[in-house]
Amino acid sequence: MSRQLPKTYNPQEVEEKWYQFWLEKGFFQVEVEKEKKPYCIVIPPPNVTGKLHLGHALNNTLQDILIRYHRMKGENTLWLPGTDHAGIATQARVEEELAKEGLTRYDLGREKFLARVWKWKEEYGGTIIKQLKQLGASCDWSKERFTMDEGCSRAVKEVFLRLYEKGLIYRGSYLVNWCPKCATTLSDIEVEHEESEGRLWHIRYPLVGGDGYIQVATTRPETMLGDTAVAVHPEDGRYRGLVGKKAILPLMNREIPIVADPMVDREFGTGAVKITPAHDLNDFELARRHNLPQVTVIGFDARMTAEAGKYAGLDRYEARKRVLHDLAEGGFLAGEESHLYALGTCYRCDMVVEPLISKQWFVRMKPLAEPAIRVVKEGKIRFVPERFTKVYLNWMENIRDWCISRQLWWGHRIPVWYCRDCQKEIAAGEEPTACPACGSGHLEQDPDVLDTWFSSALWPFSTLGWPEQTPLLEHFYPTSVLVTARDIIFFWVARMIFMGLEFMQERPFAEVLIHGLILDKDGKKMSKSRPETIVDPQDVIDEYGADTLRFTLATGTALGQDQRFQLERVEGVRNFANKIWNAARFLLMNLEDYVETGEKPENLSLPDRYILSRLQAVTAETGEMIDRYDLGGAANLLYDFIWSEYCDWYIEMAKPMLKTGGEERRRTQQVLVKVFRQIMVLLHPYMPFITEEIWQALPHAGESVMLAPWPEPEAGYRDAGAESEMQLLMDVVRAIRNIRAETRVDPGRKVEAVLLAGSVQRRILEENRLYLEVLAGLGRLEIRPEGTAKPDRAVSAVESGVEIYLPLAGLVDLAVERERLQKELAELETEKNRLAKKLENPQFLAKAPAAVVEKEKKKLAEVESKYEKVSARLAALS
RNA sequence: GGGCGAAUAGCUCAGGGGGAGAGCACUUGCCUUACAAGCAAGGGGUCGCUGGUUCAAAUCCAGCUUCGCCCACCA
Repeated sequence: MSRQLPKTYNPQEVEEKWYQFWLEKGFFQVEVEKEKKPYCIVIPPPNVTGKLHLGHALNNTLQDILIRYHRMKGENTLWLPGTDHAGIATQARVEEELAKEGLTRYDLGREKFLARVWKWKEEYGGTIIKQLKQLGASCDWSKERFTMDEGCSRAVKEVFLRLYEKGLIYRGSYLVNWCPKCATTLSDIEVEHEESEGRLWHIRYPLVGGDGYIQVATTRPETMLGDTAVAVHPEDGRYRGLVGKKAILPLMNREIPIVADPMVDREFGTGAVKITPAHDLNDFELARRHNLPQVTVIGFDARMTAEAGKYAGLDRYEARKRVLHDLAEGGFLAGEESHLYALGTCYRCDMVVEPLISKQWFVRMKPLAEPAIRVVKEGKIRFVPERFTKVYLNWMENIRDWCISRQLWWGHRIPVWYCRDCQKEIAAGEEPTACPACGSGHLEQDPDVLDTWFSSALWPFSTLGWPEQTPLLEHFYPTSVLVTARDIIFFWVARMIFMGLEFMQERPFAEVLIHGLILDKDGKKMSKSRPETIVDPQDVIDEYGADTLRFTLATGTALGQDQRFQLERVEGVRNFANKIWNAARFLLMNLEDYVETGEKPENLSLPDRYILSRLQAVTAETGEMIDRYDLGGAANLLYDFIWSEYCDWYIEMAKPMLKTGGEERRRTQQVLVKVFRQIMVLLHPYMPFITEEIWQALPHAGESVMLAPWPEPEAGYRDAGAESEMQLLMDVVRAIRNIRAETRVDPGRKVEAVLLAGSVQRRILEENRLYLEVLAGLGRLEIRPEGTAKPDRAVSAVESGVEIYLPLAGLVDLAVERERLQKELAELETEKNRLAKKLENPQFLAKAPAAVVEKEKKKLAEVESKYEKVSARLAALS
């Protein structure tokens, strides 16, 4: 940064330069230092296919703020980065590419297809990492990991085998969520439910051996083809005689039993339910209790199977139309009504999910969930904000087994082989050469891969070296805090907790920081279906700089709360960056003769003592706020301090001092630099680039602001007296400026002021008259004792006990002045009465804390004094 | 069906038992040698509604209204 700075800050010229500098110096890289306190965050690994969106930008900004802060505090700080292989997303991306060449993955075969995906990953997988770097993320890139790298893959195998041996992973035929489009199973949380208006059809099932029928209701009439029973509640008097009898399934002419089960809700519909074990979870479970057969009528392609008789081959929705038509024709349709119900759709492709019976791998959740519940209940893992604890517990306590097999090729292959001769199932880390049971060499590996979240669940320890007992793992596990959006609690946070407890016998992190989502300017989710709502953070970085984006996101909202992204706010922050830039320019323009003394500046002026005192308070508060994760609060505090206090008041008061030259100039330079340099340090976690640029340009010691020690408040500079004396000055200046503005005094014109005040205030005003003159634009300033003569033809005000008179020749309209004072007097009276009434209340005096009563008394005294003065002035004018 | 969040200035949002805040927008005046992406001075709010607790409620409690989100195996 040269001494000839442009008037506006240009982030493009600055940001890349400093990021390269940090990288080259290796400042992000960390070695284990046992004697130091470890601080570690593992990044929520973005998908390799990913491009930075605003959610990532927020998530990583928050992490980087915490990381930079703790690093500056001298902790052994590691931010461990990496990416996720993202099974379905990545595979789909490459399949799209193939489709353009007229090929499918089956044309290539598994091996060639996977080679192609790896190639794609090498070529395009680094986009998001590049973008994180642009954002300023201070990750230790030398430790970057990938969920399918060698180490992570080894961890996955190890975990699978251990859980398998413990009986916590099993294979079985159950009803699973099947996405016909992605052609794979999905776990329960990968199915999204959207409530929508549907229809409920009533169907009559004729009774066997008699007349009459039993009437059932369904939202999915096509599944009736696979019905194997009708169920009623055991205590439902209406059907008591029918339990044990049979009904005839219309269209299929199959006899099905009428069974009794408490699952049935007597209040709903007719109280009789058709049971389709192969296509409905409730029915599946009921059927198991009653040993009912399963008839699969819908296949993996979402078309009707051979079991569906004449409907075989039809798409499920086409079949619904035909079935309804045929039911109506046969006189079985008893009616229909509209009905609200939740349709399950695939979280990736929005296809309506089909529940199907299929042989899949599952993780037995109950034994794993139990300690994961305990660790949170005992407070060993703390959610911030606290309310997310309940969300987590509620899910964990009602958890079902986790379907982990996916019918994809891209992912961690299930480490299980089957013997073709004796069907033995062999779980092993390496491909076995022969079947341990029959010795056959005809072995075949399970074709499926694991749910991507299976490997992410191991992330906090697999990335640190597990299953090896590495020094990294030993030092940094458990990690300090996990930062993530609230929509990922179930997918990831919960699973890391139980895996961490199971394999490390220790929680994976002490705290979970949950942040909200980024919404568009209208408060709606940014959605791919409405591209006009999407803001690309890359565009924001390119136009406004990463610092601006970071600060905007960090100050956007309170924790855990969603925030709207508005360009007006970005511009406001850009202006803030520019403000800082110009403050730096001002300093540098006035430092040609600066000498860093390294000593505490002496003979401080009131503004010096004030700003140094405030700096201590702000320093302490910033740290406290970051410690309690009020990152937005700390940022706003710095914003206000820098803009309102340092720039608007201190710099303005420093100007006359700089002009005096000599000792006062040198002292002012010391304070200007000391405070501003510290501000750059405090702001660095939020705006790493501009603070580095400016810090480097200022007189400084050390290689980089990111290595500067986080400042401790210096008690010696705390000065409550200076703060209140300064307050008086500021109040008086503002009062004079107010009169000038209201009476339309030419801003360039120097005016005369007469101040009347008590001895204490008179001393303060007298000592600082230079500031009053400069800041209020006074040509002449008289400071007199209270009660002495005052100008008659003057506009007046009372502020902090000081009477202010501006004898503005030619501008004073006494009638206007009287009116103004009367209005003020009325307001004062209201306030006086309110306070007096409060202080007359014996209950208040008896029960309110003494400090509060004192405060109110003092307030009343002030209001009364002001009232008297305004009143007297008014009398003098009449 | 259950749970959670929000409701404060025209807009977007902080705050949170004892003086209603910020940014933007608005009004007025200023290109004052750091910054017009700026400076100075203003206007603007029964803090969603109804009760309760308290000496004191925008803040705590209960209920209600509106909006949003999440969870759920009533077909």
